[in-house]
Amino acid sequence: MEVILEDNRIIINNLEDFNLRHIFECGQCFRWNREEDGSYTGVVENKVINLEQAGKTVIFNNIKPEDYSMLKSYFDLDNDYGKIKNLLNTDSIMAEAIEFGHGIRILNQDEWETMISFMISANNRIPMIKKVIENLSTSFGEFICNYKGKDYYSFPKAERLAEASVEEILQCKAGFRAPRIKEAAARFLEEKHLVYNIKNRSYDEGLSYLKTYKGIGDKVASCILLFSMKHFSTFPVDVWVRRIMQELYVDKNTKDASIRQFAENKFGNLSGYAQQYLFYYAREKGIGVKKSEKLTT
DNA sequence: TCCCAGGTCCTGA
DNA sequence: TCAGGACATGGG
Repeated sequence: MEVILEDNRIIINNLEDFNLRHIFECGQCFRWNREEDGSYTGVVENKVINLEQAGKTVIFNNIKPEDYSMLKSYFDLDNDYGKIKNLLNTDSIMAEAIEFGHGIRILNQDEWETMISFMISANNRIPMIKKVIENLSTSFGEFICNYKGKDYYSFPKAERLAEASVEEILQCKAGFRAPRIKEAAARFLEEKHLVYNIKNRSYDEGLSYLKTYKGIGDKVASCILLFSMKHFSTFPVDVWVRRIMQELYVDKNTKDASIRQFAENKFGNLSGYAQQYLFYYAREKGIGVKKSEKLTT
């Protein structure tokens, strides 16, 4: 891997196990969008970044050299995904899922943003989740810049969501999650030191703390732990993961909690990675969906 | 019109 | 403990 720091962009050559589409469309993040030229533009903290890829060369546009360490952390560049994939590749199902989503990386996202984003994900579709987050950012975030003709806003601070009215949050199409978002924001303001310390505590402690928030259950808590707190031994079970697990690994009527336990035993401290390959594979392939429903995504 | 979505909460047994 | 229904919203 060779890194070239330029004035307003960073180029990385020979970057292994990195694929823009797989990273940004595997369901872990909601603020990245594909441009017409195939590049992706997204918001990280208060920066608008654009990525383009040609083979093993990735160009990070609109970014200063001093932000390289942030990129390295966010995109998990120090992690050896080749090694992870080898360790996970123990049966034909995983082999296929890994092959399919080969360039996935688990992003290291902000805890607060991830909490709210996955609260919004409850009983919702990915395009709608993205829309609600976009609405919240436009309404309550701060203007960052105009990039390629589009205005970008930062993810709203907890202060702004705590002081917003439920009606205002409802206008962002958050639906029944609106009061939960406001409540979580108020509580986060008091306890952010606890939240930002979860990555240093045990998985079980993190899980039970997060579940004390209204609107965060087992699945959402697992996603927060995995996508923003570096807890990789968790295996979030949603409709898609349930389908593929019931189709390929466990009995049809196995409950989510048991599926999760089975998987965490099987995949150990790589459960989170395994889950992400399986989720992406199941969702893109429509695994377990009845033929009559297959057109709906 | 009905069903579903990266679920969670509440209720009643 | 556990099943069953409610919950906003929008797309198919």
